[in-house]
Amino acid sequence: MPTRPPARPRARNPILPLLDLLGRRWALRVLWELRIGACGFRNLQTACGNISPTVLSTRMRELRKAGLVTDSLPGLELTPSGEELAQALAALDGFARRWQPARSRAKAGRISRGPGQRRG
Amino acid sequence: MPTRPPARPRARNPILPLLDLLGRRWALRVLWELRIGACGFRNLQTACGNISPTVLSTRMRELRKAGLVTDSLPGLELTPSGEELAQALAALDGFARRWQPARSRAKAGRISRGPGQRRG
DNA sequence: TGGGAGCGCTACTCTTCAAGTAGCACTGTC
DNA sequence: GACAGTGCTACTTGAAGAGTAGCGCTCCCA
Repeated sequence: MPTRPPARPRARNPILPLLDLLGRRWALRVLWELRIGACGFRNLQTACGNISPTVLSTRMRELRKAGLVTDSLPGLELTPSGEELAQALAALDGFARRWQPARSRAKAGRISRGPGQRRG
Repeated sequence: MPTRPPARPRARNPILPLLDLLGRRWALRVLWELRIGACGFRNLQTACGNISPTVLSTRMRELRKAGLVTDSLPGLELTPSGEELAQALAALDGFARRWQPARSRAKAGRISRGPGQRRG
């Protein structure tokens, strides 16, 4: 008998496609910046630390298609659904404030059991 | 005068490094899978849909360094900090369940103002 | 004591994605 | 018409991820 059951079935939660979408580069950041309010393309670019327009354009297309962002007169804007997501992201912000100090004493907790430690 | 103020200062929130970390491929998914409980490397690989061991190894190294994941006897496990983050992720799950149905009627809301619509 | 199965993880190649830069089509102002 | 500003795309270069093979280790059973 191995250390654990051989597989974990579950999954197919509705969160999976969301995690896939948000797991793309800058997706989270863009939503976070848009949380404050509508913003033009170039302003958004600047707000995200001069992100490349290529990837910003791609992300926006995906987020638009997902119904999280829309075009408005002032520029790019969160949809109601997007704002709801931004609310959930606020929980991340709360965590980040407590987590930040802990990063200093972050440990890479290697335990004695580790079998395959090659010195690559 | 342009449509909006030329730049948005703010930022340098503690959430930015977190968004950067979680914005990497599979990072969110791995945390989500680990939320249920400790899991071996290969099991975790399977749970994430046969993710490549290369990237899983890289993500785990980053998450360990960030103090979110640690090695335990049963395998890979969330630290208390990691569990706290997983709690915040649960908010995402709640959103996803309401968002899923809305994806069908997602609109790419093009408005008339858009200047640079090239037909590339 | 040795063979097989299972583990975590790395090395390698190939593909895909993102960064970086230049520039177009369009609008508004003068 | 010249100019400045905007959203966005095309292109090239570099980095990240996917896919596969296999190492070093441990456990199990004979």
